[in-house]
Order: sequence, then C-alpha cells, then structure tokens
Amino acid sequence: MVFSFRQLEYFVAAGESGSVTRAAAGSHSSQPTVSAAIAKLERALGVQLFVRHHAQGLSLTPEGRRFLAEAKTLLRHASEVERFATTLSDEVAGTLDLACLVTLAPLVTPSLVREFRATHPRVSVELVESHQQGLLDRLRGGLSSVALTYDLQLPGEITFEPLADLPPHALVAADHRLALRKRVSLEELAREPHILLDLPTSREYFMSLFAEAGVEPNIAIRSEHPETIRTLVANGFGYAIVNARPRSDTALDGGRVVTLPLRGPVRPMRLGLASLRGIRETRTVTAFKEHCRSAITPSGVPGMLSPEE
Amino acid sequence: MVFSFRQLEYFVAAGESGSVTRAAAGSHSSQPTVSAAIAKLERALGVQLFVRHHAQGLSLTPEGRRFLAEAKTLLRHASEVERFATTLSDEVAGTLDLACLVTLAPLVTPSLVREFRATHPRVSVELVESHQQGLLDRLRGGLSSVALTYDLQLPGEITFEPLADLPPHALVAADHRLALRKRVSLEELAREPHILLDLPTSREYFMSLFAEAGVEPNIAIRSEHPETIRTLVANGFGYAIVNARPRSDTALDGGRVVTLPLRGPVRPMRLGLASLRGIRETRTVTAFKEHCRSAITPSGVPGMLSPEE
DNA sequence: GCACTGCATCGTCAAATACGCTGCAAGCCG
DNA sequence: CGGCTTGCAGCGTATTTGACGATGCAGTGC
Repeated sequence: MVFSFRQLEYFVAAGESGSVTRAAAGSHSSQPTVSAAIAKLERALGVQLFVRHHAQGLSLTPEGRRFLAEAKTLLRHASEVERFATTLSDEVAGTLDLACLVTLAPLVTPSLVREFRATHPRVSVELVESHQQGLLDRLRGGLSSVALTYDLQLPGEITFEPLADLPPHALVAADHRLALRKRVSLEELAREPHILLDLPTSREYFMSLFAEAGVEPNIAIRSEHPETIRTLVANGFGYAIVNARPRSDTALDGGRVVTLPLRGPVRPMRLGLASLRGIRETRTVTAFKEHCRSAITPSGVPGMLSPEE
Repeated sequence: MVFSFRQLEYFVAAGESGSVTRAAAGSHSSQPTVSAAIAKLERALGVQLFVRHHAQGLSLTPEGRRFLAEAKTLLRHASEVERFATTLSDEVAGTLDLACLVTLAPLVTPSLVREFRATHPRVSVELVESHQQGLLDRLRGGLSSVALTYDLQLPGEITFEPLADLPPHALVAADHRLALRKRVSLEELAREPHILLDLPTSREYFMSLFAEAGVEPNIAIRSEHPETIRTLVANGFGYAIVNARPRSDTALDGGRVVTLPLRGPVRPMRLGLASLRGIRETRTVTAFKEHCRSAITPSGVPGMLSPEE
C-alpha cells in the first residue's frame, strides 16, 4: 500500500476543514506533521490533492475532491473492520464454535444450547459432534473453541474443567434375565455377549474397566454409533457399557432398555469442558462455560437420568 | 486505527499459508518481522488470531478465520482506492473540469468537447461558464482545472497559454447605415448608441479601446448576456463591440447582424488556456490542452468566423 | 536420541514520524 | 502604505516504529 491510514486521516481532516492547522488541532497532531503527511501522500499517489493559498488555507483540487470521497469510505470501512474485530472477543455475540462428544451430544446439547441462546440471543452456535480424537484435533486446529467431553486421553496442551462424574452402567434389554437386578458385576457380564461402542479412546476406557476387574469381555458386535448399540441391546443381542444414560428407556425401534449400576470399584467418566491451553478466550466462550457450570452439576446433567435414578 | 495495512497484509499472508515463515517469504520480509507484526495486531485487537503449533506452523482460530475474511476485503478495497487515485492523474479518463468564458462557450466548446471526447471516450467533461473573475476564482478554488478565456486581468499565479488573437469588431444590424462599410473607426461609432456587455474585466477592456482612441462611447444599454446584446443590436438599438464572431449572422429573434473590423490600432483579445501555476496537471488536462492547441489556431477558431471572413 | 522444523525473543540499526522553530508570502487593517 | 497577522513549507532533532540476523526453545519425526 502506497499510503497509510494516518495519511488518509490527516488528508480527510485537512480536506474537510480546508486548513492544515485546523486538521492538526483536530487530529491531536502538529501542523508540520500534517503538512508533511499530505505532501508525502501526494507524492506517493502522483496526484495533486490541494491548492495552497498563502495565509488562507487550502482548497481541494478536482482530483482531491474525488479522492476525498474514496478515502472517507475506506476509513469508514476500516473502522467497521476494527469494530468487528473487537466485537469478536469483547462481546457475547457472533458464533460459538462448540464441539461435543457424539455420545453426549444428543442428550446434553439441546437444552444446553437452547438455554444459552435464551440468555444470549446475539450468539449463534455452530455445533460439531465427533469422537474424542476428533474433538482434540478440532481444538488444536482452531476449528472449535471449546468441547464438551470426558477427561479421556487429554494431552498437556488441553485444559479440562470437570463438571460431573458419570459412573458406568450396564445397558440391557428390559426383558433381559439381569434386567431386574439392583446392580451387576463385571464378572457376571463377562459371560454375556458384549456390544462394544468402538470409538477411539472410549473403546480403551471400556476395556480398562474389565482389565481392572481381571476379566475379559466377550465382544460379540462392534459399532461406532451409539444409537445402533442401544437398538442392538434392546433386541437382546447382548449388553453394553454406557456412562451417559438418556431419560428415555426406548431404543429407536421402540424396544425397551434398562441401565444397571456396576458392582465394585469402577472409575467413572468425568464430564467437563475441554479447551486449548494458552488461548485468550472470547467473552462468548467465557459466557458459555459459565452457563455450563450452572447447568451441568454432579447432581444432574441435562437430558440424562440423575445419579440415583 | 489500531492496525496498519502492513499488519493486515502479514496477517492475511500467514493466515492463508498457515505459516509465518512462508508468509515472510511471500511478503519479501523476514520471519521475525511477520511474527512481531501479528503479535502486535493480536494485542491491538484483543483477539487471538492463531493457534501456534510447535514445529508445524499456525492454525487460525475461529475468530481469526472470521477476521481474515474482513481483512481481505478491506485490503482489496484499499488497493481499489489506490488504483483509483493513480488513475486520477495517470490516465486520460475520469472527469475534465473545464471552465470557459461565457461569451466564448457557445461558440468554441461544442465542437472542441465533441472532438476531444471522440479521441478520449473515457473522459466526461464538466463545463462551467462564467465571466473572467468567476473563472479565476474557480481556478484558484480548485473548482476547475483549466479555463478557456482571454488574457485579461491575469494575476501572477495564473499561467496563460495564448492560442489565437481575436481583434475587436463592431457589431451592427444588417440594415444599419454602417452595415455595408468595409471597416469603421471608433470615432464614428462613438456617436452611435453603444450596447455594452457589462461583465467584470470585459467591460474594462471595451472601455480601454475607446480611451486609447481618445473618445467616449455613448452607452445606451447594458446587459450581462451576450445573446441579449446581439438581439438588441439586430433590432437597431445601436452597436456593440465583440471579439468572438459566431458563424451565424442571425440573432435569437431572427434579426440579422454584421461585424465590421475597427480602423486603427486596436489591441486584440488573446484567446487561450488559463490554469493555476504550480499545479501538477493530470494527464486528462494535458491531453485537453494538446487538443486545444491543434483545434484553436491563429487562422481559425471552432465556431467562429476566420480572420479574413 | 538426535537432527530438524518453525515460532518467539533479543539486540541492533535504519527509516518513518513526531515536534518546535523559523521562513516566507499574501491578506488584513489602521 | 507599512506593520501585523495568518497559515503552509522547510529545517534540525528526538522518538518511535519497523526491519533484520542471531539465537532460544519446544515439539516433531526418523
């Protein structure tokens, strides 16, 4: 660019006031500074912008008058861009780039987002669902600002704020022979056919539960889709391990399922907010995190059964 | 403005290439320079634009991605303004701000402007007519770039390039008693009723002709409008002095007039181009002046009778 | 484990920008 | 008509900005 914003500002001020001196006063600058800036601008553009009058200021040339109009719209555009940029981080507005673990998304995001937008109507939410590895990649790649997920396999550059613990449950069909039990042990389950939610990192978590109990599951079917798992269970293909327990006991095909707590010491999943360390977060993200803190608590997560249910 | 064009350019280059190093290479700059510029931009806007990856470049944050789009349109706008500015003086295009003496305008400007625009179709002409004082004020005030006029009362800051001499003639009705004379003296005319074109500076010129001849005109009527003078003459109210002689011998009401050369030493009017001294003229103005030089010569002025006619 | 990559930081230096002072030319006024 | 005022341009100088090479440092990848 052959000119600077400063030069344009001085030029506009001088052009509108018809005086270098008045322009300098209005721009909190000195007369020689404005004079030199305008002279330099004229040289850079190769255009005579002003007619100088001795002892009585300046007049715009025809070219100066036309350039003045263009310069003003350019400066207005620039200050709009500046305003836009500050709005990006200083106001609860614009777009919230939210990511959520696929297994959690259909349960927690509907009410969470609805209530957030009710208090902050100027925010629109762009929601992406993925498995844990995908979420971390999105955070690292700057594609999402914050992720609602479990504290699984979190590398050092990711910060995590836990909000609620979700202990694992066995998911069985309502007419399963274990369905009426108060609780069930992993040893008992190991004899049943296992339906595995086969997603990166969640897979490793499920396997670690069995490993700590010293038994090995009998994996019958794998699927990447939580709803498929649930429907398979409802149809009596076997049992699954789940941490997120929907309020509904019905699978997509109308079959019924029930959840049973696991007996013994089982590490719960920790639901919380993940984001990239060392990033100056926008006010929109701050507001969303705050909203999550009040909406998601150890005694209740939106869309899920509460711990005692 | 909290940011500079340079900062935006570096930011856009880094955002599009995903690398400070590549951005620096593409911007003919060094890596630390670009790095510092981006850091400063982020601080100024209060927005985190990039996620830094160790040993593998940068990713834009969601906010950075949105700001990138705005920055690019602003830079495009700026380069359009820059292009517009250079076009103002470097190309024969845009608007020619032309001023012309009111008595000359209807004679010379139609063909002059028509032919000029035929060779330079991208130029539009803004023509203003005024008396000599008005023309000088327009030039000084930067309202017009060049004036077609006489070399009357020209102050030092006005340059004048003469193109043709126009000796004064007596204008009388076709049925006037002097109408058939080959030439006429100011002494003879002084006895007739004089119809004065009463405009600043042209008035003084006419009076000076009589003063130098040692006689005093008998002023019967004054008018500021050349066509009124001409029609008054055609109706036998008296005679007038004119330098610009239209090709037509008819006044607006259909009456006929004739022009007679003046006897003795009379100072002619000098028709030419006036502009403000010390102004860098645009290529459009240069082209117009050049066109005038070829179209207006001592042996002929467009729209006027030639010297021998 | 070790070389490599790539951004950030440091110190230095040149250029741009700022300012006060002064000069100059023309208008203004008694 | 001379002296005063006005207002822009130029000069010299100080400060800030921007540029660069060298270096540091953290993480990748063979």
